[in-house]
Amino acid sequence: MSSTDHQLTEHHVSDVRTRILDWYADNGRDLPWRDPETTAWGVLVSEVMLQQTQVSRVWDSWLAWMKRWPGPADLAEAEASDVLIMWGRLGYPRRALRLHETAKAVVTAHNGVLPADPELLLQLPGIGEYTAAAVSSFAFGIPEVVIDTNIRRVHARIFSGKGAGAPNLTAAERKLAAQLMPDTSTAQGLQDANTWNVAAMELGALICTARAPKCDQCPVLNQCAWVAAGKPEPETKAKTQSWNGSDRQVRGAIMGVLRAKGAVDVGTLQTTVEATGQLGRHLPEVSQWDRAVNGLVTDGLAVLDDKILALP
DNA sequence: AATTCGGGGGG
DNA sequence: CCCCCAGAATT
Repeated sequence: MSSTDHQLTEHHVSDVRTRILDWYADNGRDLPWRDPETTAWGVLVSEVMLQQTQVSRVWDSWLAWMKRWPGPADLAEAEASDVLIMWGRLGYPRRALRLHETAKAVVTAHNGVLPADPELLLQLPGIGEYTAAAVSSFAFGIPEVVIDTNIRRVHARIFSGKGAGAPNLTAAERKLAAQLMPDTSTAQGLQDANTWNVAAMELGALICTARAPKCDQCPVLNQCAWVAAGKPEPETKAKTQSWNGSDRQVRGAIMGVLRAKGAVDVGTLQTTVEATGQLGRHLPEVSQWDRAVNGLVTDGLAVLDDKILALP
C-alpha cells in the first residue's frame, strides 16, 4: 500500500463524493449538450468539440452544428469542405475530419446508431480513452471511469495534496480514479457514478481551476489535502509551444483563407494569407510555406490540384 | 515518453 | 506575456 492510499478511507471518500454531488446538484451549468433531450450523437459532437477547446467557444458552434446535421446520417452525407467551414475557428480542424469519418462509420458499420460500448467507441476516428468513457457515461449511463484534465487536477488536490495532475496520465491516477467511483451495485450507486464523473469535472472547471482556484467556494475545502498542505505550487511543466511563427499558426492562417475563399492559387497564397493579418509581423520562409501546405494536404485538410490549393 | 496539431480565454 | 483548455494520433 502506497502512502497516497493510506488516507483513502471509505469514510473520507464517501464524504467527499457526497459533498461534490450535492454541490453539483445546485451549481452544475445548464450546458446545451447536458439537456436530457440531447441525443448520444449530440453528446459525442460536444465532446469532440471540447477536446482542447473551452466551453464558451463551443457553445454556439455546437448549437449551429446540431441544427444543420442533427444525426450521424446527416453529417455522413455532408461535403468535407462544408464540414471544415462549419468547424470554423474551433481549432485542430483534423477533429472535424475525424468526426466526419466517424459519422460515416456509424452509418456503414453500426447501422446508423452510435454504439454505447466504450471499446467500440474507441475504434472510431477521433475518439480516444477520455471521449469513449465520457460518451458511455454521459450519453448512455454506463459508469465508465472518466478521466480528463479537470478530474485529474481535482483528484490530485483533494487526495494527493499536489497542485496539479501529473504531466502525463499515470497508472496511479487511473487507479485512484477507479477507487473513487461509487459502488454501482445499486440503482442509486449507478446513477451516482455517472453523476460523479460530470460533477468532479464541473468542480474542476468552475472552482478547482488550474490558476486562481476559488477555494472559498469549494464544497470540499476542509477535506482537501492540497489546502491542508498549504497549497504548494505545482511542479513547473514544460513550457508551452510558442505560437507566433509556428507551423500551426501558418497552417491555421491558410485554413482561414480556404474557409473564406474555398481555394487559392499557390502563386498568390503567401500574399493572400499575409494580407489577412493573421500572421502578425511573422513572415514565413518559403520552406515554412511549403511545409505548411504539404502538411495540410497530407492531413487531408486541403487538396492541391494544378497549383490550386482548395478545401477537400 | 515526447511531439504535433488551433485558436482564443484570462490572469 | 504566459499558461491553460471535457485530447488524440503519431513517432
